[in-house]
Amino acid sequence: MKKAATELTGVKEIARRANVSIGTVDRVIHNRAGVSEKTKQKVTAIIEELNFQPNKMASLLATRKSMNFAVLIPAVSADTDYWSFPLTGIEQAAVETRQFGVMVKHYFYDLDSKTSFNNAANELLNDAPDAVLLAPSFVEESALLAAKLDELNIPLVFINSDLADQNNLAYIGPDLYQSGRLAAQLISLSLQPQDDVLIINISSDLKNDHHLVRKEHGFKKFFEDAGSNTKVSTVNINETKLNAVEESLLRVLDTSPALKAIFVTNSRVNIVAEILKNHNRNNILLVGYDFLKKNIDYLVSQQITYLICQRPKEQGYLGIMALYKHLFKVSDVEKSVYMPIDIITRENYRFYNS
Amino acid sequence: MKKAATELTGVKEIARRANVSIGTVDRVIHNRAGVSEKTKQKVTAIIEELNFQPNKMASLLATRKSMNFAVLIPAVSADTDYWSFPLTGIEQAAVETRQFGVMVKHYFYDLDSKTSFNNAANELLNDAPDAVLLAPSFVEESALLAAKLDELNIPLVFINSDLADQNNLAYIGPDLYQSGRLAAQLISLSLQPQDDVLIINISSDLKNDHHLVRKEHGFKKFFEDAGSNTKVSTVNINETKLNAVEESLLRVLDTSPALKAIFVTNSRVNIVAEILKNHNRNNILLVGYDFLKKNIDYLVSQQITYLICQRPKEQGYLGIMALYKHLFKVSDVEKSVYMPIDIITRENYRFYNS
DNA sequence: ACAATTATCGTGTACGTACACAATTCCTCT
DNA sequence: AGAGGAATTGTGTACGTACACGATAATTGT
Repeated sequence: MKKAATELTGVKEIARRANVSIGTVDRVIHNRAGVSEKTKQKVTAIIEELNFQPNKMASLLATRKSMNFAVLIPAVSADTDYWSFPLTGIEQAAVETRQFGVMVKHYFYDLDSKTSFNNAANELLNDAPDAVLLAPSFVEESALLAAKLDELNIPLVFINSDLADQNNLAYIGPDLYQSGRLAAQLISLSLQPQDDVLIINISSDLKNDHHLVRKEHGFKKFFEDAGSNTKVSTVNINETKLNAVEESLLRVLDTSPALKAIFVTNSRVNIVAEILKNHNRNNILLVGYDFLKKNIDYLVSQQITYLICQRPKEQGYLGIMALYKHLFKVSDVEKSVYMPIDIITRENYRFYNS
Repeated sequence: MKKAATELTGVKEIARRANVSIGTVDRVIHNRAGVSEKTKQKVTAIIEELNFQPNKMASLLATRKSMNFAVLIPAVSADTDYWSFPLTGIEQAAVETRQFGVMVKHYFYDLDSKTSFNNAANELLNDAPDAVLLAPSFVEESALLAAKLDELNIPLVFINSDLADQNNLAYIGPDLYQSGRLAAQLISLSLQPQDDVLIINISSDLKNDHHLVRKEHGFKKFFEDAGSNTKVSTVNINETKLNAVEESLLRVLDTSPALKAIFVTNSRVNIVAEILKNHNRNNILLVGYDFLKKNIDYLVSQQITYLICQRPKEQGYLGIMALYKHLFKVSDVEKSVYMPIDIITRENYRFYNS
């Protein structure tokens, strides 16, 4: 480690070469007004020549800007700890950006209550943050919020699911259709010609759960494209309690002797796993979503074969980082960032996090 | 965006509260000599109380340290562009750390030539870098280099493969054994009881290629643990040309009517794919390694079913970052970081990079 | 008790950039 | 030509920390 050579660089050197003051150089760099065209040209030329990159640290230090980011996502519920993962990523990003003056404030809503969403959204608007990270679970309510933020010129990033036609800065999350296709491929690789397949949607409000529908669509399309004759049926269960699911499921199981594989379109796959286990149905290939404790347990016990996972932690992390990069002009931000679609099995789950 | 509130924080505030000068506070923070025990206690207490975190930017700015990092990895060969991925990650990290005064210099060696490794290593030592990132392909030569660096107190990070008993800062790379197990699981999920499986090691120097052996070991162990009766045989091919591989492979194929799946223990799986394609053997499940152009092509054409991949880009990125964090005391560095073991198929490869 | 040390502490300047304000130049118009 | 005003440019201070150096206080020795 050594001291940096007293490099001939920086605004000072540029000023020297251009025979102007550093104040003028500064004006050119931020193209603020008050510089004659001639000197502007001269300074710009030297900046180009030297390939000058402003020292971010000094710059940040001098401006000591401070930003408030607002994060509006579902609360971690007893039901599922899915949202703890994005939260972890968000907190990690918060730590890393804290020294640059970013303060992250959380607002939580209940996934079963649009009212709670609206309340949280209002509170958020009231605080007038500089940027917003949003998981738009409720389509209309979220669109309303997005419109207001757009009006206020507050940059907005979506995570976990997208909202069409919004004037948002970026979307970071999964491609749901494709993850359905992947599930279908994985299942098809274990299928014999005579086997049947079942899709299970478990949601108390399926109409609004565009998530599940998109995955189901991708799943079916795969078999279609493959020209397969496999019988793929769907069952919708609009209650999330074990008993309710059990009742519906058993009815299907009893009438489907050739059932070989089940695709559960969300993280509630552990409910299905438990039911299959209780009824000793170990010969069914079970595929579902998300790296949750309960799911991993069934992965280990081989009740679940594949979990599909879309890096929830990274979604939160990248969401905050996108806002940071945008507001601090670190770099441009991509409009859509689709997460890799990870396949988790009993043999690789241990290395998944880090 | 607003100015930071004139927060009561920073060395100045600490100094005020402790009734000392900021010079003294500075001495306590870096526990340099010249502070009485009493005031040291007092200042430390206040630092704790305020949960003071020094402003990294200001600190870096004031010290304006400059570091030279050396990277010693295989050159990207015509044979395989695998090493272009770690390189990309390294370059990305270089960009991000450049503003903190990190200069990354590359040294490349030829995977077929120990001499080239030694030459590059000598050149590197001659440049006396502040830190080294090394892909230790040649075990003994690398150990020698590691020892010298240790003596010079230059921190060293391994990527891609580990070297036992070295006094290195960290290892960042795959768990090879486990990736072999995963390949076995994937294959087993498509296997009928009567099917046979083949492992192919393609390497001109298998004795030294501990990589492949570890993967093979994991693969076999999986079937063993599962109590499977599947016949798993191995063929070693010590030439990497298509013709040579073809000859060996065809001999096996002819005598193995029940062969259902092949596991190629490295990225040369595309050679096998080509041969299978040329001989119209489309009913064989083929599993191999690495996200290379050639491999992806065969993944798309369904000659290859699964590719296992260990985030080579991240390995490079994290390697540089580990050195950066260590030398700039950003945070502690984990001794071993095992990459997630990713499964790539025709249905998710498009989202793998980003 | 006083000087000579040594231990402890405070001050000033620097890092590279941002920005407010002061200073200078350049026009315009009478 | 000179005043007035706008356009352009220069200067000084600040950001929070590091560190060299000078200043002060405590200790020792005579």
